[in-house]
Amino acid sequence: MVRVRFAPSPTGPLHIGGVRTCLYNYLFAKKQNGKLLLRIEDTDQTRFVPGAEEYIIEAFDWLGIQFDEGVHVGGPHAPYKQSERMELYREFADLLIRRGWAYYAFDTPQELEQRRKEAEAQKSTFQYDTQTRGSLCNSLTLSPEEVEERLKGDYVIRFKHPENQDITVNDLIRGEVVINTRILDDKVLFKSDGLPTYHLANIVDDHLMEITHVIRGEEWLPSAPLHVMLYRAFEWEAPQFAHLPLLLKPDGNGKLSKRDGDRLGFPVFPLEWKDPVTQEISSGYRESGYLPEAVINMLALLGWNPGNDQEVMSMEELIEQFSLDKVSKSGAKFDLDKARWFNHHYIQLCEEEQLASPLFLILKEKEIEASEEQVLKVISLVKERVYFMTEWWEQVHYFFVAPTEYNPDVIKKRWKENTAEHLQAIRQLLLTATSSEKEHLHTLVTQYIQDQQLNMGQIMNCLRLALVGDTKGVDLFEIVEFIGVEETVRRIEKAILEIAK
RNA sequence: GCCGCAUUCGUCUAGAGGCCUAGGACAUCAGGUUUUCAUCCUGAAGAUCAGGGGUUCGAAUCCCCUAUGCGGUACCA
Repeated sequence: MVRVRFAPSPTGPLHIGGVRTCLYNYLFAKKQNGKLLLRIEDTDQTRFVPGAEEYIIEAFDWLGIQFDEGVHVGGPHAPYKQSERMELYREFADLLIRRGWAYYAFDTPQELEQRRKEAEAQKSTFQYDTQTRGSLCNSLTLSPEEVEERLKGDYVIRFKHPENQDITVNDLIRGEVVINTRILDDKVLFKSDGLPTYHLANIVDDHLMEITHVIRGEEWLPSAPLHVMLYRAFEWEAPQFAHLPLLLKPDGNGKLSKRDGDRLGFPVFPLEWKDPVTQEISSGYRESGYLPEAVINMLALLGWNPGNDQEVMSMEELIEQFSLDKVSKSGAKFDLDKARWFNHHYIQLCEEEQLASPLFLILKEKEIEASEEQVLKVISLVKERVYFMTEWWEQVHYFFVAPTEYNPDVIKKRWKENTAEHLQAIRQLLLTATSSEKEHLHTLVTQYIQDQQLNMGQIMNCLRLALVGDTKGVDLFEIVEFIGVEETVRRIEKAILEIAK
């Protein structure tokens, strides 16, 4: 049985790269009929941010990624939050000490910092490792009595790498990665504050929770050898590893960061986030008008493809097609245009009813009365020109309110001496209309244009300017039919008056 | 600095030694549809496969070197 996990730290809003990592875990699990768990890794109390955990849960809920076990849904391996599992980790650290795979270290952070500075001054680097630990202050160099005494104060527990040993990490995406223990440092497993570090807690929990595949970001690849050693030290079977390529910023290289989003005008987070300390707001995909299906599809294809030309895929299709060996090895630049295209595409796939609620909300806000039938009609008319769910009002406003200003460029270009005269005539003509059907009205107006031997575009554009305020929008007679002859006449009168000024 | 990973059109990518005069999508440009703006349709342009050496009858695909980019190098995750 495949069991995978997504294990974020609640240090702020979930980055879109993290969302993709979780998506791949989800697709992999579903494809294999396995389970996906959500575990919160909050072993660093100094970085805890209130609301972050709730944010993560809400984000995946919006995106349609369900967990089989986790902080919010429970499960046989509860608790799923590391801060609630604290007493557990100490015994595993002790086990490693007993087995000679770890040792106590008493060097203070200041002392270590000093060593680093000295090394830097000599253009070299300091690392707590197989070569230096013999000259440092730890249970390997101190007498048992001294160790006993020092254990009463602050200390950490460090992993004891074997000397000069090649460690092979078998990565499902990258193949074999070999690293020698000589260049690895003796990582702290247990901090002086009595809490485990990521490395210890992560391995212990993955084992206890019976994780079979660890699918995580590439930034973890350098510490994968340590994790492999940890499994060996515990004499546990290690899970399979797969390190995903990074999500890069659209311009230049480098990891996509929050700043890039702000700078280039696209969200880096699934949901809007307000920093509890600075009150600073970061935009989210949901609030920016993206459909969750579009975000999922776009994200899935950033670093993975089904091996054919298919690009539009539902969650079900993604699950069906997903496999880790189709994941690419190099980082993918985020492409705003492609994201926009996906969103437009998914909006077209929606029924009018599914798109209506944001428009209802806006109309209510503006205190405009409109029936459901009217709203659905308008949506069906403008749908194909909408790219984001935030654009409804700018696409439909002229169905509900008369223009208050008229595009000066259009006036300059189209509004001639006799335009007012002709519009007056058309106004009169419309008043004689026997039906408010668009075909009938259309015939009336085109008939007039022909009779007067006028230029079609000339009159139509001015009429549009009067009704919409610009040369934009759907079929003119759809608009006339919707707002009615009475309102059309009113807008013509208003336009003639205003533009004459 | 050291260690690791990567490198095919502007971008995401297809490609598993001959199917590659390198395919698709987004973006771009040009036409078409339309009373406007969009949508939509058609087409074009766009990559000497980072560079250099090998291996081979044959290499984008295998090996080596170099360059560049990225990641890591915390009592963060």
